[in-house]
Amino acid sequence: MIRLLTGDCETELAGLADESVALVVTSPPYADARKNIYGGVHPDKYVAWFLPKAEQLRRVLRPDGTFILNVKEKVVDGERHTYVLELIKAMRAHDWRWTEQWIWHKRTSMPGKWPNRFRDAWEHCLQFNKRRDFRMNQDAVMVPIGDWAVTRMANLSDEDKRRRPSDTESGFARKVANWKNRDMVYPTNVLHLATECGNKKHSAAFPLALPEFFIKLFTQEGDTVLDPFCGSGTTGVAAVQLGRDFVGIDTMAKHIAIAREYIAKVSPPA
Amino acid sequence: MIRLLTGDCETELAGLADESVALVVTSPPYADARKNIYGGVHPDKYVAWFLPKAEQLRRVLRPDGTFILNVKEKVVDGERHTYVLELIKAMRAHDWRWTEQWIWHKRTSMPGKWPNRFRDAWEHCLQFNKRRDFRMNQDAVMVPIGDWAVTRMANLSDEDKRRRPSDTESGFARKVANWKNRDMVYPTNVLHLATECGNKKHSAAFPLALPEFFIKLFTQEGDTVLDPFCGSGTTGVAAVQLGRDFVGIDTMAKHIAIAREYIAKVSPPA
DNA sequence: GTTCCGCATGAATCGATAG
DNA sequence: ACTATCGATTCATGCGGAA
Repeated sequence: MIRLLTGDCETELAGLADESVALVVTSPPYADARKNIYGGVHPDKYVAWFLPKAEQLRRVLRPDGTFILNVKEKVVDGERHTYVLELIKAMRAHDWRWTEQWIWHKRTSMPGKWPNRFRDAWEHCLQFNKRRDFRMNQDAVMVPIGDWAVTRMANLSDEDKRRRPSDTESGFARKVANWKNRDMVYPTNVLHLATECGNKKHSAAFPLALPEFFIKLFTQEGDTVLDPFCGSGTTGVAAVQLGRDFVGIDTMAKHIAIAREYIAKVSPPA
Repeated sequence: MIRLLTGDCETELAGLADESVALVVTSPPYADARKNIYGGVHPDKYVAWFLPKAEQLRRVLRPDGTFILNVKEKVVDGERHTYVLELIKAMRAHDWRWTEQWIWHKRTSMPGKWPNRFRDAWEHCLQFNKRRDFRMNQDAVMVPIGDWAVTRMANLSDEDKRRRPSDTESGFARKVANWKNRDMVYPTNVLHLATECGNKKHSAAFPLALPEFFIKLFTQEGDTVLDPFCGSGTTGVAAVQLGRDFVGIDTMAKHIAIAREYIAKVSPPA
C-alpha cells in the first residue's frame, strides 16, 4: 500500500497509528540561511524546527524500528556549523538511542574548490533507535568479498557500462560476476555510493541505492517505510520495488505529484 | 631538526616557543583503548583530560597554523558515545575554529560481526584553526583523476597480480594505465587509505600517507610539525621525508626509542 | 628460485559468566 | 544490581613454510 500526503509531516503524521512504521528513512531539507527557497531553515534554528517532528516520528515508529536521518553539514563563516552535533545531543535527550553513524561517501566528483577547503564528499546517515535490540537483517545486505570488487562494480555500473560497453564483455566483467558466487561478506558502516544523475527533472537527495540498503537491512516484506520529507519519492521507489508499504509526506504538492508518477512506474517483486 | 621528548605533552610543551609550530597532527590514545599501554582514559572523562593539552597546543601553534586531530568514536552499551561531539563543542568554547571534518575511510578495518552493527570503517580527522585565514597549499596534494584507480593499481601490483593474474590483462588494467597519464585534480575531504600493517613490530595509529597528506597541505619545507602523542613516530617519518622539522612527544620511553630508530632510517628530500 | 597456501593477528563489540 | 573478564565472531594483510 502506498500513501502520499501533502502537508507538514508534523501534522500529517497524526493520521498514522502508533508503532505502525518499521523504518523511517529521510533526508530533511538541509539547513540553509536563505529562507526564500524550499525548506530553508536557519542552521541556528534547525534543532528546534526538527524536534517536534521527531517526536511524531517516535510515536509512529515500532519499538524495534529504526530511524535513518540523512543530513549534510553546512559551512557558515568558514567554519562547520554544529547543528548536526546539537541535533544528536537533542535526540538523545529525547530518549532516542544514537546507535550508529553511517557515512555516505559520495563517489561522483562535482567540480568545486574553495580557498580553504576541498569538496565535501560525505554526508551523515544517523541511525536512531528506541531500544537496544532493534531488528536488523544483516544477511540481506551482504556484498561480494573484497571492497575493491565492490568499488569496481560501482564504477562499471555508472560510467563504464555506457562508455565502454565492450569492457563489460571482457574478462574483467565476467570475473566480477564470478565473484558473486564466491563468499559474501558483511559491509561496513561506510556506504560508498555514487550520487545519481539519472532523473534530470528532479534531483534526488540521495541515490536509490541508499534507501534500498537501509530498507533491506531494517525491514521485511510487508513492513511500512516512511519518508516524512519524501521529495521526488526516491525512498518510495525503493520501498515499492522491495515489496514494502510506503508512506510519503511532503509540503509541496508539486513534489508529491512527481513522486506519485515516479513510484507508479515501478512494481513490487514478482 | 628533530626533537623527541619523553613525558606528558602538557608539561613537555613548555619547552616550545609560542607560535613556533606550523602544524599539529596527532592521534591521541582513544578513549579506553590500549588500556595496558597508556592507562586508558574513560570516555566520560576524555574531554576534561584533553582540554589542558589542547591549551598548550594552542600556545605553540602559529596563528596561520592548523591542528589535525585523529579520533575514533567508541561504542558503549550499544550506543555511540558522544565524547567526540563534546570535544568539538569544548574546543569551540576555547576559541578554536572547527574548520573541517575530514573522514578517514579505512580500507581495512578490524573485523567483527555483532547482532546490531557492522564494522566501523572510518575515523574522524578534525581540523581546528585559530583564524579563518590559515595557510593551505592546495596544489601540493593534487591527485590523478580517478584516485581510486591508482589505489586499485597499487593493489593489483602486489597481491592481486599473483592471485588473479588474468586481471592485469583485462580492460580494467589497461584503463587504469591510461588514467595515470591524465590530469590532476583536487582531492575531497574523504581520505580513502588502507590501514598499514607494514611494520609488524609496532602498529601505527595511522598509515604514513595520512600525516603526509596533511603535512603537504598545511606546511612548507623548513616548517615545524608537532605530534604530541607520537607513538612509534609515523608523523615524524612523514615530516622528515618532506623536509620539515619535527617535534615528537610521548609518555613512554619505549615508544620514543622506536620512533627515534624509525625516523633515523629516513632522510630529507635531496 | 618462484609461486602458492595456510595461518596468526589487529585502536572491536557483544553476551554470558563470574565475583 | 553492578563491574570485570573471557570467548566467539570477522576479514584484509603479510609472513613463513611448502610445493
